[in-house]
Amino acid sequence: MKRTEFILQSLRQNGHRITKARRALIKALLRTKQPVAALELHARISKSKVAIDRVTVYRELKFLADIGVVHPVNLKDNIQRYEIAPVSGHKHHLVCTACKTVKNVNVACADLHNLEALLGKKNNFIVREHSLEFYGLCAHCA
Amino acid sequence: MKRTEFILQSLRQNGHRITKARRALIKALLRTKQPVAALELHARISKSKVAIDRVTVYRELKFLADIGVVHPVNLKDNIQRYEIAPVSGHKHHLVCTACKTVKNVNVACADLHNLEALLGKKNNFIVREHSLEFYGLCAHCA
DNA sequence: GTCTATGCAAAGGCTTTGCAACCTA
DNA sequence: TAGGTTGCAAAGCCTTTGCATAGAC
Repeated sequence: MKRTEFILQSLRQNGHRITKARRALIKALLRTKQPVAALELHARISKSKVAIDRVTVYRELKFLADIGVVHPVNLKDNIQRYEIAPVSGHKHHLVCTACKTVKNVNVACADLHNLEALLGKKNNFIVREHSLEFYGLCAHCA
Repeated sequence: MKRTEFILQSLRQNGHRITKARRALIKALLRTKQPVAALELHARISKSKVAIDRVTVYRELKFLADIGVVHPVNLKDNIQRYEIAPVSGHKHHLVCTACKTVKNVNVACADLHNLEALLGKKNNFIVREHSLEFYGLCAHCA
C-alpha cells in the first residue's frame, strides 16, 4: 500500500485532507487493472465493507482527475471511466467488444506526436492531447 | 439533394421505407459539417419546420449506424454523436475544447494499421477498429 | 474552531422501452 | 393488407446539485 500513502501525502501537502473515503477510493483504484466507472468502483469499495456514498465517488474521481492523479478514459459506451495516471504520458487501450475487458498498451507516442504537429500546422490548431483506443476481440473471445 | 435520394433508394432496395422523418433526418445529417448529437439534430430538423419526435431521431440514428450509413462518434463529453459515413474508411477529429467545434481531418491510416497489426500480434488481440481524436484549441480560440 | 469533505435527497439530462396508431409498399 | 415506422408517455440510467452535518488539521 505504499503507493496509496504516497498519493495521500502529496494531496495533504497541497492542502487536502486524508479521509477514510479518499484512502479507500485510491486503494481501490490502484487495485484495478483497467479503467473503472464510478459506479463500478463504488460497488467494489462497498464489497470491501467500506461505506462510501456514490456521490462521493463521483466527486472524488472528478477531483482526482482535475489534479491529475487519475486520467479520464472514454470508451464507446459513453460511460466515464478513470484510471490511475501513469508516471509519464498516458495509456492507450485495447477494448474487447465482446467481454468488455480493457487491456492497457504502450504505444510509442512519438509517431503520434509527429502527426499532431503536422495536423496542428495544417489546420491552424493547437493540439493539446489525443485519445486513441482500439476495439476488437481478445484472445478469449476470438 | 442527390445524395439524400441515393441513400434513401439504397435503403428501399434493402426493404426499408422512405418516410418523411427518414428523409428529413438524412438531409439534415448531410447538411452538418461535424458530428451531431441526436438532440442537436432534432433541434435543427424542428427549426426547418419538419415535425419529428425526439425518439424517432434516436431510433433512426441507431438504425443508420447499424447498417453503416452513419458512423458513431464519441468525444469526451460522453454524448453520442453521429456523422455520415465517408465513402471509404472513417474520419478523425480535431476537437476544440473551448468552442466545442469539431473539424474532420484525414489521417493516413496506413501507419495506424501497421500499429494495429503489431499490437494485435503482441497482445493476441484481433483489432477491428480504432478511434483517434485530437483535443486542443482551434485558430479562433487560441 | 475552521474549512474541507461527506452523506442524503432530489433533480437533471440523455437515452431507451412499450404500445397503439400510422403509413409505405 | 402487412409490417416497418412513428409518436407519445413513461421509465431507466448515469451524473450533478444543494444543503446540512461530520470530521481532518
